[in-house]
Amino acid sequence: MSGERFAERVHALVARIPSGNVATYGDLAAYAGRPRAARQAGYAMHRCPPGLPWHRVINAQGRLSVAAGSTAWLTQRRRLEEEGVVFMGGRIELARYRWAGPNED
DNA sequence: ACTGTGACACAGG
DNA sequence: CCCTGTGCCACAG
Repeated sequence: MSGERFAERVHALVARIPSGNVATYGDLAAYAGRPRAARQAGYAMHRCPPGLPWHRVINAQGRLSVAAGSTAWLTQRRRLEEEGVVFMGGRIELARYRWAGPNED
């Protein structure tokens, strides 16, 4: 566990986010034991291995952190909406969909 | 070992 | 609402 790479812990956490829920980069960093490494969680997601529900990771403002209009952006938004997540003014209501963490799932 | 980087976060203005 | 500056820190080269 301790020798595990931070990015691997983040990826393992992403795999556990339930459908219909989302987690911010800061949340993932905190759940991974590094509360101030949100930026690094973003780095880890940029290099996200295939097969993970990466679309459930957004920023603290309830917005998607990929380039707006890009195919990735379209895919992320479509997948979230398919899971029941509602966008209002390009944002989602975090308080409503935020994943409570690995100890609550 | 050191440096630049970045799918972040938050406080200001 | 937008934009800017600052703190942050694991990771790649």
